[in-house]
Amino acid sequence: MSDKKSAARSTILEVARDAGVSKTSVSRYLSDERDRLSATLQGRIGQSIARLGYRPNQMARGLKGGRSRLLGMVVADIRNPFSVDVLHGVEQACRERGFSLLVCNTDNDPAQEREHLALLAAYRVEGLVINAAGRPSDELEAFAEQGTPLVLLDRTLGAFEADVVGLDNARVIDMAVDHLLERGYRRLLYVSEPPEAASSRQARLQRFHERHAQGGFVGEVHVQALGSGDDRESALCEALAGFLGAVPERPDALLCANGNVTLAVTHALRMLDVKLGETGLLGIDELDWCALAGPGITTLAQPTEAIGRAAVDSLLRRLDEDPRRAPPRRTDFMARLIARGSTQR
Amino acid sequence: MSDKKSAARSTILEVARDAGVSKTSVSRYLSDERDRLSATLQGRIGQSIARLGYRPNQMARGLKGGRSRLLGMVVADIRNPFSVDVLHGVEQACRERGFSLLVCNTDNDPAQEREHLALLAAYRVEGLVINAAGRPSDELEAFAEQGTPLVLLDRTLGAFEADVVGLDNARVIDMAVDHLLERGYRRLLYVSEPPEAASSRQARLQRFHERHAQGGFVGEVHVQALGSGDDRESALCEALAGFLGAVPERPDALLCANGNVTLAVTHALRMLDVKLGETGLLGIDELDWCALAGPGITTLAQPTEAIGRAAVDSLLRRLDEDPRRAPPRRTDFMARLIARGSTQR
DNA sequence: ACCTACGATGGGAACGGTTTCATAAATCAT
DNA sequence: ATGATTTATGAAACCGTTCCCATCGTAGGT
Repeated sequence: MSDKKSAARSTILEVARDAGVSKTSVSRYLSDERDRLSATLQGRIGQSIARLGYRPNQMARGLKGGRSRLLGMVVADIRNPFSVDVLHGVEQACRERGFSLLVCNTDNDPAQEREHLALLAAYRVEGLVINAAGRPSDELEAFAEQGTPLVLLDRTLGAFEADVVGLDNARVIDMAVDHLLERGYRRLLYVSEPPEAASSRQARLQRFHERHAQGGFVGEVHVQALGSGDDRESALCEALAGFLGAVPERPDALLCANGNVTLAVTHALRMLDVKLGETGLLGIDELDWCALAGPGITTLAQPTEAIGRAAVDSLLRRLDEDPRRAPPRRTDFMARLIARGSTQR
Repeated sequence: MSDKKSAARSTILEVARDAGVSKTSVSRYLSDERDRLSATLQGRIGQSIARLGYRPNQMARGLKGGRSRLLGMVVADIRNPFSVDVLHGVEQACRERGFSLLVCNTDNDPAQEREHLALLAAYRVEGLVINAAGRPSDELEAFAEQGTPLVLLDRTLGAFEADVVGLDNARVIDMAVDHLLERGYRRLLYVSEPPEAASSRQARLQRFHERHAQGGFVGEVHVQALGSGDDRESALCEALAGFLGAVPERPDALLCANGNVTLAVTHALRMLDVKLGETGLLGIDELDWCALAGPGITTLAQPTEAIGRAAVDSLLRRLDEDPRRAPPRRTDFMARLIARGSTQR
């Protein structure tokens, strides 16, 4: 069992010759029509395949029927743990359903996004999971027009019609606000990155405004771009200090719109020497260090893996749907509250 | 510019017809022989391509010349920030060099690893970056025999011959030990996950033993599987408590073999109510929360992106090397010490 | 003027599979 | 036994490219 030289990969034709059958039969053996072959042939073919170490060439396969068995995923920021967790779910679901995943990271750069979409088009992916910044590009519209199923992750995209999987942002904000009020905090500062690019940020921010309008607490909002940079860091510090210093007698709390914000805010609070708990802190997105910082940071954990799986489900469902023009679906998940010391006065 | 129906993707033949040229010319236009065409043709073809929204089918391309323009990456644990950072480097390098990346996560499961390797073989990846658990599978050997360039990330694989990119583990341990001694700690506990699967763990552990044998400090080692589970957590707590309680008058320090360990140990120390700094703590791998826990955790940061890029470089270099039997290369990087409060007495 | 050489272009065979259709053999009904 | 139907298998067309080779026109050399 190894007269194979260190040569190139063998082809279906070589297997056919080796087994003394036609390549059609080998092809049948590999597809789901295997049982239509006689036992004799099945045996011979199986042996030849094993002996030659044959692996069907997926490229060639994809060519004939357009079935590339490939799904694409575009991620805005792969170093964001939330994205990675979702990716993990997507990947698992793909594997279970017999698909492979082409992952592209855009680093929040529209140019890279276009480039990657072109690439995914070139590989004829059968579906696309998108978590990207910016407006819908024409690359994306080409996909849609051409009938490739798309699903948007965590963010809608302008008026772009597609399935969306994400969080029920309004309810999540409600949970956060309710928890903080319950714990006795009366002045809330909502801290978010600029919402223009991501619809979920918009939705959360909007809901916070709504709740604020309903009364029950004093609310403020601080919107700021994060990322590395001392100026940004100190800008955040100043903003927080301003808020916390303003009305000293009331119990204050901070509400962080996502994991990135939680990290930056925690950093800033540390520099300001603020005692967590006394000043409340609640973050959306659970991170593995949240239990470690000070008395622990209260978070709202997203069901990341479930979100990823749901995205793939949605994609594949649409793949064998006859009516391509089925209306867009929304799949919304709830978050889970993990109460820790940072909201314990 | 949009009489394209929501129809299937157009082909090179349609472009050729539309432009009134042969498909050969269109193909030339798309490859690097574009300048061999007359200006007239170039214009016509360019227009047709734009009008039809044509994208070359990478599957078909890959078929003809065996150039799939695809690289594969097998990651042992995609939720490990270290892996993600390296992945990020790999991805960037790929993009710059005109390759795409097929990412596979094995969750440290040899079965998944085999499965994913089979898949990567099916897509005829031109090179493979591997950071996986376990012994070399025959899937992997098939790749090697068949001449596909391989590069091992952070871990060698038995006697398996391939290029390796990783850390200079001995020097890193030296840096860690030296730093701790310099800061006045005299009893060191080295905490690691079981090293059998990963050679870098072995190398680090071994170097710690060597340093210990050279004297200068009292050393102990605690090896334990981590991951979720209350029993594991409490096992770690007990081990740490045992070490710290043993010789109360000497200044103790803990040395964590990687980021996972650092996380678990920090958790445990928190439950034990240990004051960081008084008890030293140094972790290999920089994580974004390390500045936040207590007085900050001192770490040795790996140049993750550089490691990723180096892996791709190594791969592509071997791709156009004539002598396939060039000897395996090792590329070792150094870590950077980030001193924080956890090693300040 | 004629042969050569070269530049621009097109025709058609690969590439490695799947799929349709034809054929030979075997089974069945009558 | 005979025609009809089914079953097992193979031949050939096709998928969308690339690439080798042929063709044609024209400029260059003598």
